[in-house]
Amino acid sequence: MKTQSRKEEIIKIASYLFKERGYNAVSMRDIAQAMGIKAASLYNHIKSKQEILSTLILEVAHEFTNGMNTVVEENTFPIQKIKKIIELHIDITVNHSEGLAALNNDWMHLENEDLKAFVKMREDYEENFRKIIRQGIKTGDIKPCHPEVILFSILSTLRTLYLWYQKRGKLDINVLKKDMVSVFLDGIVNKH
Amino acid sequence: MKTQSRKEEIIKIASYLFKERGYNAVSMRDIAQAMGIKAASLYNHIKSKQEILSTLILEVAHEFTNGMNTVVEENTFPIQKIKKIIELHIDITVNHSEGLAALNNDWMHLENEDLKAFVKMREDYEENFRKIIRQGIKTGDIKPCHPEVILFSILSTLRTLYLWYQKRGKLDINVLKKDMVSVFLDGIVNKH
DNA sequence: GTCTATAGGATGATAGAC
DNA sequence: GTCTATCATCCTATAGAC
Repeated sequence: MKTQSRKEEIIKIASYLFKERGYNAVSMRDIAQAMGIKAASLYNHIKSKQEILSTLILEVAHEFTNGMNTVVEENTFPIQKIKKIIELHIDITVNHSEGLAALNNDWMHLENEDLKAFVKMREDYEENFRKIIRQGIKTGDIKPCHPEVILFSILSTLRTLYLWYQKRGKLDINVLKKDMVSVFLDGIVNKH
Repeated sequence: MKTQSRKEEIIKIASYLFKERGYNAVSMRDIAQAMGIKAASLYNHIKSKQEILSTLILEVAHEFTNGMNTVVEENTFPIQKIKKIIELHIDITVNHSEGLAALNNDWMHLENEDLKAFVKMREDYEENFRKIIRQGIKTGDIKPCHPEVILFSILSTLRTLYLWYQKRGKLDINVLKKDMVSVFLDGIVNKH
């Protein structure tokens, strides 16, 4: 974090504004003003507004892809893999929170190859997750619900974690991991 | 559905476009073109683009508020109330799916009184939900996790339900309700 | 690396004819 | 109710001076 290039600074400030208002509602003038310079000056460091968006999103998307690949390759049981995926999301939320809003809400404003690459990565990610759940149902470790209900219950929660992690920033990461794993694995009903 | 005013038609088409691209990426010209007329003609039926957004969002927001008030007033146990909330979200997702994308992603583009009204409704909704969870933990019906983890796990999933309900539209509503309640109350682990 | 000036186009909205 | 014409403003991006 010591030497932060001007480009990285632009992307960081842009990510904050994108999170608050969305990609299309933030102008190059807004980004420039937040940095104390004029819009035209931004173009000395970046090629286009698009470049900011794609850098931001694809960086985080690769984190997810790499993390999922590690989980898939592990020689563990499905339930253990799901625990690892929950922890992966929590770690990325804590360490790369800037890009998560754009990744969730503004990915459709990516263009051409970047859009295609992102959609592919997201589909592969979901498919890997789905296979783990199906495997767990097959072995009897996971209860025989509709796999899509399980997939989207967990994924929806993990994807929007960034929204409330900042609000309740005090929450200890390890408590969060423990409680979230507990809620999804065993539910919220108290077993006396 | 028989007599659909021109205004309702505009809002319906706009809601579809907003869902695909977001409020700011959809122009009045886009909406007009989708209806086969010119942008200027839209203003014979609506006051502004803002009016489309606020009509769309506040209508659904009131559905949630009314539904939650009904649940709160019922004389039932916390677990039963949570079941009812899950069913409320599923019913609104099925019956008012048009406005849910805007409500989730474009509410911040509401202005002045409409923005204030929406934020108030959302805060009240979450606070009612939070109270039910706290009550359940107090009575021992719900396990002593951090209440915020439970609140957001359930709410995140319910709020993004509209995204995949359309994708896997074949899914029977009653199966969906049953499986979703089952996942949240008892978790995904199979109890042999 | 930042500035001013500006090109070139899109945007929300209005006026007034039909 | 719809149209054409248009306004005033905003947008991304570039050229060229300093």
